[in-house]
Amino acid sequence: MATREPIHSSRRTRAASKAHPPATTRERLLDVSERLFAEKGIETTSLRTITREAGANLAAVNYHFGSKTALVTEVFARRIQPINEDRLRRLEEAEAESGGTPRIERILEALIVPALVLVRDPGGRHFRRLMGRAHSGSSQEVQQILLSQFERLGRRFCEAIERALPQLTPDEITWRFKFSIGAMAFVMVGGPPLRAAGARSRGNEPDETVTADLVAFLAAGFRAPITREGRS
Amino acid sequence: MATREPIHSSRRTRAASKAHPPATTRERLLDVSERLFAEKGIETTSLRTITREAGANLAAVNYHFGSKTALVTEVFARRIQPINEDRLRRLEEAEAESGGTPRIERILEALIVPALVLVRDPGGRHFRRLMGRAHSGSSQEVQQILLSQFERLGRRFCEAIERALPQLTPDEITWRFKFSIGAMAFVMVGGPPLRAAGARSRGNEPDETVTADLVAFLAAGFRAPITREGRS
DNA sequence: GTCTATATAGCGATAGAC
DNA sequence: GTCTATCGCTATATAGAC
Repeated sequence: MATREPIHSSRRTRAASKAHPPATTRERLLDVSERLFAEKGIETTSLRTITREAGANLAAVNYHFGSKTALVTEVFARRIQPINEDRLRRLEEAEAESGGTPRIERILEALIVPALVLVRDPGGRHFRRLMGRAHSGSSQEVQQILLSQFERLGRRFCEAIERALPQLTPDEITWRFKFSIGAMAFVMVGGPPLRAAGARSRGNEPDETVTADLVAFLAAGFRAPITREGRS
Repeated sequence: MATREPIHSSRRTRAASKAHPPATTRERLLDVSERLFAEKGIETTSLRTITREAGANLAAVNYHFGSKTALVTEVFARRIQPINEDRLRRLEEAEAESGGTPRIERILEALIVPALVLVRDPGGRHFRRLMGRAHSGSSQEVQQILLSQFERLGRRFCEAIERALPQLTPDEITWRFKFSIGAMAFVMVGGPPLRAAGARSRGNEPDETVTADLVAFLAAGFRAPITREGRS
């Protein structure tokens, strides 16, 4: 077992992608990284494991990305950008249809649907889990990556909510938006069952009905009257 | 600086605890671990850093706990148990006062207050962040620790909510409970500002008003009518 | 119980041949 | 663009003196 294997099985855990089993080394590294990061965490996944699973050489990561950090950044950027563009597009669409101030439900849909839609995407399922854990956990470095992608978006959505719910102060909206991000992230990450689903109806994996329920839940929360006592 | 310091400052970031600045090595290791895990993450915090900050020897962790994993387990167990007992006590209290079916607000307070009350506790602030990140992210190992402590509690709370909101199915309650855990966890972890708090009113650290707002938000969400289309 | 010293292993990164 | 080989470092864990 210590004698070193010849070239090492180059195709292994693939055959998941549709019509391009091999793809380029760069893409395989991104795909494998995404999956392993979601399954085991970023810090605990080594470049050795990544390159082995991708059927690539250990030096490939440093050749294609320069460093592990750069690889991590690219794993996130590759997915976040289209999602956030989709979010903005849906928000603008909702605003256009409603003359500038859509209902809170439409705003929340614009935020949530592009993320949870990854449930159906076989390649996106891993990233959905990864996003979920990146939102709350992870190192400061990763959160910085995520934050830089999310800051504009968060401001944009909060401003839209301010117009939709003028009775709330910007401060209250910021917190309620935070509650919403947390709820969404927790659904995304999936994770273990909080209780053993007696009715055996829906599993732990979110689907469209969950998306609709989450939107209804958060919209009602946003509309809750403020019960503040000792604040100016 | 490379010459090794004699015994290393044994009192440093303490003076936070009331009357026992040094405490035992075991307790200092737990305190320091808790803080560092919350600040940097578990995997990225080495035993070397922990023992150095605690003014203890590198071998101390393995002597007192046996392994890093056992240390991590103890860091969580030490805090979770009292919190979950507090949660159950408050839930039972609410049920007793209301004749068995308290309002959803009271149930949510029983769940949330014991966790967010740690805001005031100087030793608990670190753990609050740690709990927040453990809920969503972290390794399977840590989540397993958390889950075993949380499973009974989750079932117990969901059953209480079923009685409070009989119009909801158990399945819907499970998901809405999940939304609530996510929102709470995201508040606990604190994290970076989602937008730059223009009004400069409340910071990013949660306080009592946030707890009240979170309860009101979630309660309204739970009371939202079901808008399910294609389900039996 | 606390220390030094070290065993053993894995890490990210790189040089340089092909 | 891919490979081998290796550097330099850090990690957890432990043996054994005090």
